[in-house]
Amino acid sequence: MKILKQLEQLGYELKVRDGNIEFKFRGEGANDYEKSLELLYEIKKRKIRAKNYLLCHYKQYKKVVAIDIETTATMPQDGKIALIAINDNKGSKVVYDAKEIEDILSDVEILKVFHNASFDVLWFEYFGYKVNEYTDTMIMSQIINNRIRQENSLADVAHKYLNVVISKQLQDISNWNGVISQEHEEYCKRDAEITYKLYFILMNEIHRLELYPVLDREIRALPAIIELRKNGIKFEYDKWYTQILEYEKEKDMIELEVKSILNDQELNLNSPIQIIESLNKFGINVTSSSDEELAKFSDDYEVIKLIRKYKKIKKRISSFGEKLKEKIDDDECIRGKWNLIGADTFRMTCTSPNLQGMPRVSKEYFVPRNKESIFVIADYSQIELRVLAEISNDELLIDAFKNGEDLHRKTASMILNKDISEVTDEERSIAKAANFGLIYGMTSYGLQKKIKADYGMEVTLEEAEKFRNGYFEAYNDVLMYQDKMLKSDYIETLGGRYWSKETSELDRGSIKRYNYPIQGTSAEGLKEALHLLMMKKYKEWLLVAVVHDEIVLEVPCKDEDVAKDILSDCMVKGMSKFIKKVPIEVDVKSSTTWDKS
DNA sequence: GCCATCACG
DNA sequence: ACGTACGTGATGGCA
Repeated sequence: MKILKQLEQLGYELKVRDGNIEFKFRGEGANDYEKSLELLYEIKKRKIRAKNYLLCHYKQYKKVVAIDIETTATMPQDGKIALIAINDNKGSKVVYDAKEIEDILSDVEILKVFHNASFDVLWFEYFGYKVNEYTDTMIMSQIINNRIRQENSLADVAHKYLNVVISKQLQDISNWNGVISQEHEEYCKRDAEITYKLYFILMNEIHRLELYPVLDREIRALPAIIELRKNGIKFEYDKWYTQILEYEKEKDMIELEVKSILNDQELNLNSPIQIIESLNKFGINVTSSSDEELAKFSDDYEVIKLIRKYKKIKKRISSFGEKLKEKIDDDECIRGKWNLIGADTFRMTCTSPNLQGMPRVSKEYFVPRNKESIFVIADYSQIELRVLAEISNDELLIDAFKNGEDLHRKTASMILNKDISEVTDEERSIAKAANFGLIYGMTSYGLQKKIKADYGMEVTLEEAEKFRNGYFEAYNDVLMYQDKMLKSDYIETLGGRYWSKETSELDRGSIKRYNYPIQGTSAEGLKEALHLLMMKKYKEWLLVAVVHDEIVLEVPCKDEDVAKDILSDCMVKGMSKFIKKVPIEVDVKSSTTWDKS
C-alpha cells in the first residue's frame, strides 16, 4: 500500500467504498498530477480495483504525450500534414510521417494531448490513422475561464499559465512556401512542449474547480465534431441555384415596384438608413427598418409588405446564393467548421458556412450522397421548456409534460380561464409566443410586437400585459426561478457548469441569467446524446448535421428503422441524464432530403 | 471595424 | 419616462 500513501501525500483523499478505492483531490497539497498518473497506472497494473471519480474516473494512462502538427491547408482535403512534433516528459522530437507515430496514436494506454484536438485528430483520421484516448488543452482553458471565443489560443494560454510569449510568425500557412526549415521544426516542437506543460497545470485547475465532469463530457463529444467536419453534407447546388435565379427576378421586380411607389429612384433597399428616410418622407413613421417594426405597418401599406418580402429574399441570395458555391468540395459536399464550444452556454456553433442557420427553403437541396442512403432526422420536442420544468420545479409545467398535454393550448387555457377544448388556434399562437418569450424575460410590449411580427395578430398592450400576468400566475415557480436567478451569486447548469465570483460572473440583474441554465443544460444533454450515438451507431452511418435540438444521420436505406431506434434512444438517454422530472420526447423520421416537411 | 439586420435554434 | 426575450454567424452599408 505504499502507493496509496504516496497518493495521500500528493493531496488525494482516499476512501474505501463497496470494495473500491476512491480518490478525491482535497484541493490542497502537492497534487503533482504527472506523478499521480504514474501511481494510478501502477495500481491498475497490480489489478487493484481502484476507482478515482475525480481524477480520471476509470482512466489511468501509462504515459502522456503532447502532439502538435503543422499542415499545408486549413482542411485536410486541401493539403497534407507537413510536420509533427511529439513531446513527453523526456523531451520532444519531430517526425514528418504520421506512420512513425501510428502506434502511439492508437495506444489506449497513452493519453494524447492536443491544443484544439478536433483540428489535429481530423487530419490524422482523414489520412487513415486512428487516434484513441486524447484530450484538449484548448477545451480545458475554455472550461476553466468560461470564455469561449477569446484568450484560448495556445499563445494566450501559454502566456497566462506559463508566462511565456510565443511568436505567431510562422503560424500563417501562406508563409510556409512548402519549405520546412529548422525554424519550423523548433516552432512545432516548442508548441508541443508548451501543450504538454499546460496539460498538467490546467488539469489541476479543472480538479480544483470541480469541473472534471464538464471536461469529460466535452472530450467525449469531440468525436462527433470530428465526424461532422470530416463527413460534410451533400448539397445540390445547381438545383438550388436555379431557385436562386428565380428569387433574383422576384427581388428585382419588387425593388422596381417599391421605388416607384415611394417615388424614390435612388433608394438603396439594403440601407436601413435610406429605408427609414424614404418611408418617413412617404408618411410612414417607422423608427427602424427591422421586420418587427415594419410589421406594425404591414396591414396598412402595401409597400411595407413588399419591403419585408424584399429583405427576406435578399438575405437568401446574399448569404446563401452564390457564396455557397465556394464552400462546396469536389464530392459536392459542404464541410462546415464545427466548434464544440461555440457559445457562452456551451452550445455548438458552425461557420463557413453556418450549417446551423441554413434557411428552411434550402433544406430540400441537402441530400444523402448516394441513392442507397437516406437521412434519419430527429429532434427534441420542446426541450428548453422541459429543462425549465426540471429546473424551476413548476408543478403545472411538470404535469403538462407528464400527461403529454399540448403545452401551448394548456397555457392559453390557464391564462384565459377556459377549457382546453375551447382554446382557438389564434389563442394558442399567442400562448406559444408567450411560452417561448416570457421564460427569457420578455416584456408585455415585446410580446405584443412578437405576436404581430410572427402571426400578424393585433393585441393591445393591455391584453399582452394581462397575458403576461396570467402566465406567471399560472406558472408561479417559473417566476420564482427568474427571481432567484436575478439575485443569485451562483448560477449553474444541471451538468455541472457554473458561473460564480471565482470563474466568470454574469451581470447581476441581467435577464440573460434566465437563459443560461436552460440553454446550457440543453447543450449538455445533447452532447451526452452525441457521445452515446458515436458509441452505438454502425460505422457506415454518417453524422452530417447537429442543430441544437436536432441530429441528422445519413444511413444505408436497409438500416433506416434500426437507425431511427438507436438515434432516438441515444437522444432520450443522453438528455435524461439531467432531466428526471419530465419525460424526454424525440420526434424521429427518415427523409430523402433535410426538409422537415 | 462597427452597426443593423436577419438566417437558424 | 424608458426600453422593451436568449444564444449564435454572415452580410451590406457606412464612416
